[in-house]
Amino acid sequence: MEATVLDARAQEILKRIIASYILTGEPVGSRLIARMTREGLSSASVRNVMSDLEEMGLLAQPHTSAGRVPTDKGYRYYVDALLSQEGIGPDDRAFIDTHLTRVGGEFSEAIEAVPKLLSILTRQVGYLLSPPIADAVLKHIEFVRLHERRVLVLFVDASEVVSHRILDTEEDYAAGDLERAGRYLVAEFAGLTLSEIRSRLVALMAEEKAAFDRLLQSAVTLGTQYLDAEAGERRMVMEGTTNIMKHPEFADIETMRRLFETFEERHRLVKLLDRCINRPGVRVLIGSETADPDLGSLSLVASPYHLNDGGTGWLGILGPTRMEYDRAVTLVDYISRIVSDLLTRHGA
Amino acid sequence: MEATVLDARAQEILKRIIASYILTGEPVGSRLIARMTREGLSSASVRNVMSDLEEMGLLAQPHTSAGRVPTDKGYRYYVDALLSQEGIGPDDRAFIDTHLTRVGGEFSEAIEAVPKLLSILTRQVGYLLSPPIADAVLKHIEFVRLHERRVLVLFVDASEVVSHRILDTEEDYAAGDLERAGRYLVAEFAGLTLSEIRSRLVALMAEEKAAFDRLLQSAVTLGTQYLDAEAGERRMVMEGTTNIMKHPEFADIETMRRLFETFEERHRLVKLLDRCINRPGVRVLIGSETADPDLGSLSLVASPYHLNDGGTGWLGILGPTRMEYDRAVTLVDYISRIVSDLLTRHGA
DNA sequence: TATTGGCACTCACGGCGATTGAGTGCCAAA
DNA sequence: TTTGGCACTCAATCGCCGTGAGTGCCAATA
Repeated sequence: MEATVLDARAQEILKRIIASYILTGEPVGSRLIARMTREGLSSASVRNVMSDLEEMGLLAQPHTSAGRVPTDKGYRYYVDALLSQEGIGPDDRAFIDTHLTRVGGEFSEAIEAVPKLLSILTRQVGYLLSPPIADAVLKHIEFVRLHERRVLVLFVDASEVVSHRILDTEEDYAAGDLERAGRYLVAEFAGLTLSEIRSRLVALMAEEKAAFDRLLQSAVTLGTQYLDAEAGERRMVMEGTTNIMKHPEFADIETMRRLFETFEERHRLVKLLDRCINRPGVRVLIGSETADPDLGSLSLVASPYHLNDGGTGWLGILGPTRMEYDRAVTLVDYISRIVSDLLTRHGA
Repeated sequence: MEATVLDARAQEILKRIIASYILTGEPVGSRLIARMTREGLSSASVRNVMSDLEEMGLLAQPHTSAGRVPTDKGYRYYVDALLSQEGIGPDDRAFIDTHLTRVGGEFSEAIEAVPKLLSILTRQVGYLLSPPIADAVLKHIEFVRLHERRVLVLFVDASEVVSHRILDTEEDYAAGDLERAGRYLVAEFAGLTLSEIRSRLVALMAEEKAAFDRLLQSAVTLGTQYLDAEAGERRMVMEGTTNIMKHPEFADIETMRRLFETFEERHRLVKLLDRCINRPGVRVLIGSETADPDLGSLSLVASPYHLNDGGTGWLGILGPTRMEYDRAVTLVDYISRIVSDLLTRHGA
């Protein structure tokens, strides 16, 4: 891809066009821009520039006699080079702070509250994806006998995220054995991530000793069975999906339906986020850049956040390509910082 | 409300009209019905009957020169008196059986699988509402110290439904105390429902003894704190909400949006179900009968199901008033039986 | 050489009127 | 009581036309 270079005037005009289109949703004509521009340029001059921008693929015309509309590439240039970077406003900041401090450092609260907050502030779809379980650090684990060959596993990670799962076991473990197995795992592995623990357990299974020590054996068997079951689990919470319906560009009911079906299959979104490189700061995927046809003309704004144990999750918003990128980026950035703060400070 | 009485011919005609309307969604004219009727009635005769039915409030005309459409009252009569009651077909039965036996007696699986199954079979919104926690019977409870003044409560009921919750406590309990408190509660109250336990605990608090026995005191405090927090909790799972969009009667995007917002506030639905009297068999609420304006022209088909411990939940479907009531009722009835079977047999 | 005023051209959109056809209500005859 | 016939209604569809926002291009201008 060749780098697109624009002179100052072209930048100014592109910025105005996109700003206006984001605001109104109407194709933008040359007259409107000509009037807005400070030193009075004529509409004809603006037209020339617009024609150039169209040739570069940054703008498009819905039909011959209409104004111009930004393309995905146009938005991309706008996001990369033209964002105002004004920083968060005091109202938004206050709103976010009060709502998030109320959550405290509780992950189970955050996972509901953050998407809701994002969706209210941006009027788009807000989401939060939990870190992969494999990165969670063991704080507490225990096994409870439900009845013969059914065992409940209770797991707490270093950030006090709690989860449980029922296992159907091969063997019938006694309550006492289960209790000891749990204690053993905590004593031995607390502070390690689940994926680390998993490889240690596999190593232990290979050792001869394990074949004879009953405690060790049951701990290893139960532990690996649990970790295998839980391996790929991640939680994805979305809020405000109905906001999408408010946007006129989705008036067509069939597109809408497919969109909502995509929302229900969360793993699509998860895949998308997994493709994002994990470095701090907000990432923006615009329309076709998502490379998911069913996400159609949606853009994704995403920022990583961190837990105590170094696990990384994602949060952000999802909305039509025509969105207020500056506001979206600012808010997602700020919220991800606050969330990381809250969740790491706690219990540290 | 006076009982509506119809002669055989009127019944026949009403049934055909509704059947046809359910099939096509188009207003039904007299000619069509005249041709379908076995002994060749003329369209004029049918018109006379239709006119009567309209006067009784069972049919309506969208406009003067259109065919007739069933009213809510018309559907009501149809559901009460005219359903075919054919019983479930072998294909559906096989499909349900394979999908539900795979679930086994696991409630946590059922709560996802049943709504999905219902939505696939009926192409409507399928839902399942868990029984009120207050009716759950204690099988196992334990407390885990996370750190100072934060306690994790793990609860398992007689049907092996597991739930957990984090409490911020007034006091800082030692790990050993918590363990003993859990054991005490299980020993003392296993087999009772949570609401029973709650009143016993309240009684205990009043006794003088409680003031001096430390074990008793912490068990009572933690127990009541947990029960208070958990009191009203119920889970409502819905699946296939996008199916609603397929129905032409919801072409208007604004109605649709409000509908989806209602889906997100699940408690509305829960309230509706709570109003249903708990006796076996399927209940049908048609359109305005739901008395919820935002549910607009939706009908609700609901059937109770039962757990081991006598707790009662609800499952069923939600769709436009124009739905195949016979099929819906048959399927919901059958599935609720199977679900009750699976969930009560297990661990009995 | 860059800018601008002018002009012809394009085309989506909204309003209007005519046409169509499915369906009704009513009445008089069977 | 049923039915054939007839006048009437009215939503929906189509084609037509005027309107206006917007463009592209060109020749004049600074």
